[in-house]
Amino acid sequence: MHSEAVAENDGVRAGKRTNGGAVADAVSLAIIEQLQEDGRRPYAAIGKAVGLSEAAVRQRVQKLLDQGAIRIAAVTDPRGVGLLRQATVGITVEGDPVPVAEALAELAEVGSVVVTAGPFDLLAEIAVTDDEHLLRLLTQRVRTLPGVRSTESFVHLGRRERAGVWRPPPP
Amino acid sequence: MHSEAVAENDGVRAGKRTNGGAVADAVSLAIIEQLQEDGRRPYAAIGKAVGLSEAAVRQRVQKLLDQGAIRIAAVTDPRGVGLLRQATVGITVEGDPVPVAEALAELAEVGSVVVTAGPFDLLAEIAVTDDEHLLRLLTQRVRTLPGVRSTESFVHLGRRERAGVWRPPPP
DNA sequence: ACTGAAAACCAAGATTT
DNA sequence: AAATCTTGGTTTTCAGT
Repeated sequence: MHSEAVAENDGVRAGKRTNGGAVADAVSLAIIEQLQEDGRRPYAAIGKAVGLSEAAVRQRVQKLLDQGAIRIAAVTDPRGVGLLRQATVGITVEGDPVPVAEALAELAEVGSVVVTAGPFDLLAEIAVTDDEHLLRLLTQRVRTLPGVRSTESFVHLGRRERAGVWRPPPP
Repeated sequence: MHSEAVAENDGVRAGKRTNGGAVADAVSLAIIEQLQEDGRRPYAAIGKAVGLSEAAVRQRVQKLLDQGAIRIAAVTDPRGVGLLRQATVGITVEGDPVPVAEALAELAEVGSVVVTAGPFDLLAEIAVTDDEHLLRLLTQRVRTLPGVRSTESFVHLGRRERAGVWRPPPP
């Protein structure tokens, strides 16, 4: 028996793809899009939107999670806890930058640290209450770390996040 | 049911203490922690972990979502779709940086753009397949935008994210 | 806290590549 | 043969009283 239930899916037409080892095909991409709007959206609702059964959606999501392609999680806004001022801090280091990065990541005000190739050895995203807090953080916590040579701050004035999901690169 | 008025932060100004309306107490913080590990964790499981009934957890989560304190969503790793190389690009602009930021945010390779005060006017997080792609992006897409004066790239060699949730600032 | 309704889960079976 | 979607039955979770 064949199903005739799936008729109207505004979103994705699955199409025949001769793609062998794609990481995420069009349907999975559509599923991720749904989960980006609401990470707790019921599988059945997602299935209806992308033209799949509930179980199929669940299987795909599980697979995406297992292979680490996506993560479903609560994201918190630091402003929600009074950390209103954000900044990126460029840091130069003497010697190995990795232990410094690890030490930075422990600080309560630090959201992420990247080791980079370029004029800065590290870029740290931080969130503080105000300028005084920023100053205190830099002088007493960051510059005192062994190996830190200099810091340069870029205070955030505004931000724009990307709209949708990451898409496979154009050939 | 009675809904409590939540202070809107339209125009948040520095110096304002958010002490009056507690944004998230210890229990909600614990709930968020749970949802950070797994955004789809059942309310009952969360309740068991934090010592609350399932319904209470549900109400709190709903409130946190309504307030915009948290967002539950799928986060995608650009590497999952073949964008293996990441970088932060510092950009200087002639004139208003905001329209440039908006144009950048439209590009498929751009994850986020921040307007900053400092030597760079903009900082863009980007993800590309390889160095050639990076070069093409910078020369053909970014530097051609009206107003862009210069770019400087910081290729990511490693990254450390913060472990837990954002916590209220220490005194 | 209780209850009907919805959603998630599981194990085969069917289908397509 | 392998992978993927569907189906039907069961358990768990959800949302409103």
